[in-house]
This record gives sequence, structure tokens and C-alpha cells, in this order.
Amino acid sequence: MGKFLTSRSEDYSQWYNELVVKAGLAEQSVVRGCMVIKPYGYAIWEKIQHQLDEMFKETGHVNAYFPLLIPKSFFSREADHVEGFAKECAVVTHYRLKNDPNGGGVVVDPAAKLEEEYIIRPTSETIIWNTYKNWIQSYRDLPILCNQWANVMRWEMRTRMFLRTAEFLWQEGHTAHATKEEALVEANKMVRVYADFAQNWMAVPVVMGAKSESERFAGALETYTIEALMQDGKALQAGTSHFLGQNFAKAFDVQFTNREGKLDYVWATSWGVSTRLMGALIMAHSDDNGLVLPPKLAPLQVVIVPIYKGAEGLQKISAKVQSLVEKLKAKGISVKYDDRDTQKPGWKFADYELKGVPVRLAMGERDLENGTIEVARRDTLTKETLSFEGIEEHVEQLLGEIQENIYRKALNFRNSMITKVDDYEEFKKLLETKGGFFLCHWDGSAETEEKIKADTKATIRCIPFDSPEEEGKDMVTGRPSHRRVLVAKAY
RNA sequence: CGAGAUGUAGCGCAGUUGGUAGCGCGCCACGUUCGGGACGUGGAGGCCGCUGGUUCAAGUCCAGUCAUCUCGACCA
Repeated sequence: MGKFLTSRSEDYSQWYNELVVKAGLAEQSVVRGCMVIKPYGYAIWEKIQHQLDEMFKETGHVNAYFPLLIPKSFFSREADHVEGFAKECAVVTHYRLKNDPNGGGVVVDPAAKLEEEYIIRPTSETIIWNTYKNWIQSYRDLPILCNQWANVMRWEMRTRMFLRTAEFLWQEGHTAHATKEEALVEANKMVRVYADFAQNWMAVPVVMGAKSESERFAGALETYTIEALMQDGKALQAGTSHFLGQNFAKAFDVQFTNREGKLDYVWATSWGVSTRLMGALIMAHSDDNGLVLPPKLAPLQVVIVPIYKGAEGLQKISAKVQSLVEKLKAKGISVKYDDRDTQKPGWKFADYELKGVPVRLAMGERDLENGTIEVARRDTLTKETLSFEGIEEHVEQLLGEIQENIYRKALNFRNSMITKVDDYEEFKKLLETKGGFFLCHWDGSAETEEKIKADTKATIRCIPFDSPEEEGKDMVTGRPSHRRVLVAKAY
């Protein structure tokens, strides 16, 4: 089998970049820090979008859209929020261009300077809360459960396709509630929706938990996260859900009359996942032959490749294959019969492997004679020749099996990369030699967290929801701890 | 913004002490091929990042400038 990619073990970053480009997912744009998501990459994103949308609607949410530009003054309202976001933003200062009096091009018209600058949204809390203020007067107006699919921009210093780009696509849910309890339930519910999606659709196992105070979202009282582990042993924060308390309501003066007839500030949550999920999908499953897509999210689940000599040969195969295409489509399976005569079978095999198509069927003259078809699965790279009759049943079942197998494989890997450690020196050593997730005792102080980060670049990814009560000693300070937290180097 | 590196064909790169602009992949045509990225022959494709300087002569030397990448600070 030919290798067209750098090996994962040689240089993980280079392998990742090559894969993204060669699989036709995305490429670097001429615009600094931005990428072009190509049709194949976007098709996967659409599948992700579609499924998440279903799940949001099942949990009572509706979609809306808010402006891209946010008045600068909005960012001064919430002190913590401005601390976290005001810095690396793109700013709109003018509204008109004019022809350059000295040359052929255009220049910014200095006369068109804006009175108040606009910020290109790095996230929409501020504009949304400014709007919600007008929507909410009474407890009868609550809850508000809106989601927005949008692009946002953060002027990141260093970028990586899908994982960190200056502009990225995401969804952001913003909810308003009458009580603290209800908001907490919402924030909890949504992180579980994300975990459900990651595991059952993306086939990526995740650890759910709460962020430590210093890792929290700017302006949040509580941040819940799902943390996935990539094949190079680094963690990836794949989704977050925030309990915002009354911070934004107070900053934007969103008050309502409650059941008792008293004025109160509303309780808020926000939650989001981004095109970073694509990065997670790529880095969780792919091998040296390319992408491996879970069938549930593969834009193309089955490809059929004819192997033939001459036009009559192709015609005979096409006639036979046509019925199979219909049967698979009738089962709701997305299938493509690739009868292009511009590429050879070997080339197509390699290309569909690179693109991660879960099942490949190959039909040649030999199969025509024997009444068989070759079935190859992407996850194991194995193939077998089976009877053509009833093959659609087998394919349908195989897709389910591949979905499960990919998850099981990722889960086994992830579990093998969780290490319980109690000694700081041992932790530092294993972090370098093995990597992955570490379960450690932590005294809960920001100083200890900071020291770990400064010493090793590893951070506390979360305090897992399912971490059992357990007495122990902080591995750095020796002070008492009541449960273990998840520590790792992260993207 | 600190430290380092790189800009030459669509992509990846070579180009020595200055002397006719090169290689691999890809692309186009024709032929043989077609069960794992085929092979042969021919062909197209260049402001050598940009500006200035030295020189008979600059991809090469000098100065400036712009851009990109890697490592920090920042991060879904």
C-alpha cells in the first residue's frame, strides 16, 4: 500500500496538515490565519451541523441570528469578559473606500471614520444580551432558548487548520432563565448533549467535567467541558457549556418581574462547539492511509468502483451495479458509483481511503462471472469477496459495525492513555514519555495549577463529573485533596 | 511583540567561486495499460517575494522592505 502521507509517528503536525489538504477538507487561505473549507470538508461539517441541530431542537431550542458587528462599548460592560476577549479582535473603523488619488488602487477614505468602532464578534454574548434586554420583562417571557449558527473571529497569533483559525464556524447557544437552578440544569444538559454527540456520532470518547476557576470562560461562574484525547497524546477541548450566573444580566441590565412580583436579574447560560470538532474527528481516528470517518458522519458511506477493460466491460458491470445502488439508496445509505474512466481503480482505492469512505465495493469481470463482489472496510483495511446476492444487507450491517468499532478503538486507546499518578517527578517523566491524560490529586489552588503549567505546559483539563470521592495528597504541595482531576497537555 | 528560519513553475525543492532557469510530483497529447496511486514518448508552464545598489554581467554579492513558517506570550 502506497504511502502518500508523512507517517503519524514521524511528525504529527505535518501529518495532520497533509491529511487535511490531501483529503480535500481544507487549505490555508491567502487571508492571514484563515482557511478555506473545501466542499468535502464542508459536507462533513454539514452532517455535524444537521445532527446537532436535531439534538438542540429535541431539547427545546430554536435558531436565531444576531449581527456580526458589535459596538465597541458593549465590551466594556462586563469586566471579566472584556479581560478575556477585548484583546485579540478585529475592529471595523471605517465604512468607505475611495480611489487612490496617487495610483490605481483604492484607499480607506479618512472622511469615513466611524464615530464608534465595531468589533467583529469574537463571541456574541454582548450583542445578544443587549437584545434580550428588550425581550424580557416578566417571568412569562422566560426561558429564552436560542441558538445561533455563525462565524466568529479571533485574531489568533498562531493558527492550525480546524483547531485554531482566525475565523471559524460554530454554534453558540444563549439561554435566559428565571432561576439559578434552571440555568444550572440547562448548562449541565447541554454539555451532556455534546458528550452524546461526540461519542455516538463522532465516535470520539470524551471526559465530561468542570473547568477549574482559571480555565473558565471569561465571565462564567462555571464552565463544563468535554475533553477528547488525540492520537499524539494531547487533549482537545471539544465543546463547552457555561453557567454565567447573573453577570451578563447585570452588565446589560436585564431584569424581569418574577412570580412574587419582585424585580430580579435573569440567569444565563451559553454553550458552543466549533469547526474544531472537525479537528477532533480527524485526529481521533485517522491512520497513515488517511482519514477514517464514522459512517454516521461520512458524507459518502459507500463507494462502488468498477474494474474493467474497455467500454463493453464497463457497460456489463454498470448494468449489474445499478440495481445495487438503488437497493442501498432505498436503505438510506449514501452511495456513489464511480465509473470515471479518467482515473484507474488503484488510484480510486487510494483516494477513497484518503477521504475516509467507510465501505468500498469493487466489482470486476471476475466477480461478474462468479456472482461476487469485493467488500473493503476502511477502519480495518481488510477486504473479502462475498456473494453479490443480498450484499446490501451485509453493507448496512457493516456500517453499524464500523461505527462501533471505530468508537471502541478510540475508547481503548483513550483508556490506555489515562494514568493515575501521585508523585510529581513521576508525573513530569510520564508526561514526556507517554503523554495522554493523568488523574492526579490537586489541592484546588490556582498557584499549584499555575506551577504545573509553568513547569510542564500541562493544564488541568477538568474536574471530571464521574471522579469518585477519594482522599489523597496534592502531588505538588502535599496538601489534602478529595478527588482526582484530569491533567494533560492540550491543543 | 521577543527568538530563529525561509521566499525560485500549481505543489515540493536544487541551483557551487556571479556567466543561457533546473529536478521530482502534478498538468496536457498520443500509445500500451487497467484486481492497490501504471509505463513510454512528446509538450505546456518562470517579474528567481519587492525596491534600490555594486558589476560588462545578479537567482547568486550588499542595503532596505514585504510576506510566510517554526518556537514563546494568546486561545473554541
